[in-house]
Amino acid sequence: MAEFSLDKDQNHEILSRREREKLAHRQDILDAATRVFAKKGFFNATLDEIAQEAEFSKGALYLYFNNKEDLLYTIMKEKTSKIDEFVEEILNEGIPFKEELRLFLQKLASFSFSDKEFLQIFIVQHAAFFRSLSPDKAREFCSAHEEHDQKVINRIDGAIKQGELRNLDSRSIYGMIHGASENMMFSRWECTTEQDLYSKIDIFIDMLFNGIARKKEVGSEQ
Amino acid sequence: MAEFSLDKDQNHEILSRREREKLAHRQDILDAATRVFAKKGFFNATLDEIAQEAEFSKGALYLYFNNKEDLLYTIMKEKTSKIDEFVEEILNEGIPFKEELRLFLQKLASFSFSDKEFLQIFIVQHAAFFRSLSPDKAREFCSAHEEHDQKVINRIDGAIKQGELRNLDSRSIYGMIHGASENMMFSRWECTTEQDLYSKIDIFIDMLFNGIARKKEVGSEQ
Amino acid sequence: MAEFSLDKDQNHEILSRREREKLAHRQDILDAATRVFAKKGFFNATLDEIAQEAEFSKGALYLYFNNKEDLLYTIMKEKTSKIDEFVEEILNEGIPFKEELRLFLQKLASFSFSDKEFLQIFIVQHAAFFRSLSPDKAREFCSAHEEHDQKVINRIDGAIKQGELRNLDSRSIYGMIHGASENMMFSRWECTTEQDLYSKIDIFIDMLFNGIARKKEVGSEQ
Amino acid sequence: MAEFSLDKDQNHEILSRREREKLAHRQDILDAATRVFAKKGFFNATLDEIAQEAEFSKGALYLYFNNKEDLLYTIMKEKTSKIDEFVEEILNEGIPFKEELRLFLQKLASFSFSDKEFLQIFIVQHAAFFRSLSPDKAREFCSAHEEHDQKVINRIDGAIKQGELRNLDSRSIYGMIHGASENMMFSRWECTTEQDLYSKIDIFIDMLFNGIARKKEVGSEQ
DNA sequence: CATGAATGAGGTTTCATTCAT
DNA sequence: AATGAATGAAACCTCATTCAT
Repeated sequence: MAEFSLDKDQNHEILSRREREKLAHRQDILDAATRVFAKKGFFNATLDEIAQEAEFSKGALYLYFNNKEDLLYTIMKEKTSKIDEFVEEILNEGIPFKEELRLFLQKLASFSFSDKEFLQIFIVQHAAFFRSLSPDKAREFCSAHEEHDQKVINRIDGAIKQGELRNLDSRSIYGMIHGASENMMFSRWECTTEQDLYSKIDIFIDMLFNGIARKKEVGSEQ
Repeated sequence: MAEFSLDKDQNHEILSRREREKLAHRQDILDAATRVFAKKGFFNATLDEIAQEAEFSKGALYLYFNNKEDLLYTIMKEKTSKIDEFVEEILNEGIPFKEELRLFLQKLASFSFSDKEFLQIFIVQHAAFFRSLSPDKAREFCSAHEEHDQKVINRIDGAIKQGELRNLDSRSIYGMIHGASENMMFSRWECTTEQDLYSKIDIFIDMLFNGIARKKEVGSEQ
Repeated sequence: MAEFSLDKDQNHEILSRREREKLAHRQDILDAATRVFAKKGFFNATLDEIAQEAEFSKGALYLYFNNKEDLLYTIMKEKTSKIDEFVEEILNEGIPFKEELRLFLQKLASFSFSDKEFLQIFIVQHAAFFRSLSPDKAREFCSAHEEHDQKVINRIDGAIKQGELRNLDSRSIYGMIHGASENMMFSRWECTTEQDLYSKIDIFIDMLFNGIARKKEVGSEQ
Repeated sequence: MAEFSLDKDQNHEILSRREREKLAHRQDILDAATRVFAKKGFFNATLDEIAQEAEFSKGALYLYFNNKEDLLYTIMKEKTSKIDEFVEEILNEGIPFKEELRLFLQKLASFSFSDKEFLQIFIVQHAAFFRSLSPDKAREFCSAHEEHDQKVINRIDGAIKQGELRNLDSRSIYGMIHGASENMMFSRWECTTEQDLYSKIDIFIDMLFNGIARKKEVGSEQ
């Protein structure tokens, strides 16, 4: 995030006005496409509507992007790298896994309120996205993602070794966290405010770490 | 299930050959559509391909279904009711919630191997499905589903009252189970055999009930 | 009309039950087609609907008629010959032209109330009819009609010679009568009962014969 | 008429070349559609043929019109308003009704020679037109037409009060004129030149005003 | 850089007609 | 004689993409 702002400032110094404008237009189109894809879905969205939303002509879209598919591809990459970015940040903080997860989910929650289309695009349009991708690009995209997944799985293995987590299959743990948190984030578990969602995150982490079963005599932490 | 078989047998006795054939053809088309939707997705699938896959003419599809959307709708309803059916069965068995869940997941796992397109259609095509639905049908479909969700949530509440589960928000528990198990089933957590998946289910339930955190001194159940 | 009834009776004596039934079925289909064509128009009418209206299967239509076009052709011929029939009758009565015309219009009026689809089919579907006809059949149909028109024009010439009508171009007189009476019959000049229409016919004939201009003292023609 | 020419000139000054071209293309398509509809009828006409006749692609038709129906609707409105326009003009001239009618019919005759498809479309395609119209648009169209009809009927009433016409039901007079003149114009009463048709119009008006009956000495019968 | 008119391939849908039963 | 499931040609319409301006 910080770096991104830096980039923007740097733009101002390094790039000409022309180039800065071009970048801004590109982003305008991307934002418009994001809104339309989120609202209508990739296949139902038309370039006409995106162009209108972006307040550009249809032809202009092709000055910045190769085709409709490229628009979604770029958006997905942008959203994905946003996540990768702050996962990277969090992993560098050297705090317990549980707190890392909490931070991550809080960040995601924050995004889901600030960038309303974020999860809608990121989760729901995945299927359309992969279907519209050429095999090459799909492989490229997946491998980047898998690399990132692997980092998280390694972190889980680390937490197991450090005695923070039980000695379970780390991929299964990852799958559980991934699926459950996706569900929580996407449906927001009926939260309307960011604050509400934060407390749900605490409940989620409690359930995840301590289980949902009633303990008979000896209490659990928290 | 039992009744369904009965139906089929009764078909043979009650219905004329013409009528039986018509039913069979209808099912052939439905199966073909399921395969094509699973492979290409709803929007990329063409009626040409479905017709070819079903070994019927394109026009024949319209003897059995109103339109493309109707095909997906019918498939989704069929898949949904399959799930509802065995949830109903399981809820009637009067066993602990944990065992109910295990049974449910095993059944789902079994389906995901016998009916290869089941989850692909059920999970991935949801978005396309709802986008392609008229508002009326969408509401109808959702309300049926919500009713079913509510039953499960009530069951969770029951398990809490009986001291089987911790006193947590039942909707959150439901969301967690839902998201995590969807992830497990869909990616199959890298299992290639049904047996493998069964042991993953056990791990899943262990994680879910006992948590993923390392307990310091006092052991956990199971 | 009378002859037609005779035909029917003769059918009973000459034809076998099979043959009589076949004729009846044929007429049922024709009547159904007439109703549907009148309601929807030739192009919007579907054989499905006609079959349903006739309470036969779609395939059965092809046992009695070659194709959709043939249905309309047969209907048109039937309606046309009905008119030709009573024109013939009237021409044989040896009464003044004005009374012949009155009789003819009364007969038409009577038909338009008893056979509700008569004029709808006869007038409105003309265009569709001729468009759907092969050139050969169109010529055949027209020539039959022209022959009949000629008879009427000859009658007008006769009335001129006998001093009943002014010495005007008989084809123009025919056109005037034809157009005006078609308009009267079809829109019925806002009549709802047959009796109403009869008095409009008297007005029509008055206008036609005496003109619409106010006569000052002695009539001038322009 | 005069205004229309003015409009065209103004177009040249006010509108950009792009806009002028677009209007011209729109008219080209409209003209092509008119020719095809006149030749084949609405239902038998295909967009393929219209596009070919207009020397545009099929898709281009949809840049200017919503659908096939819209094409016919626009054409009908254009033709109708042409008639309404000069009826309005004539009504403002303050001349006897008989001369108004003559002027009107002459104008119509002139159109039927200059705009060859005018009457073909206007009269013959009426049925198809109304069948292809949504109820809303049909009502809208009819009410506009009825308003115009009413004006003419009021004019007839005026002519009766001024003693120009006999005291007859004005609607019946209107129906008579309407039907008879439609017949004359459409079949042209076998005229091949405009001049011929003009003399037929004189005959028509003579017949209409003075009747077709031979006057013996004074007064009419009935 | 920006436009938007034009394209045309390809989609869904309809329906007259056929034919095995 | 009667059925109605099946066909397939052809219709209308959409929209991603191109290109002259």
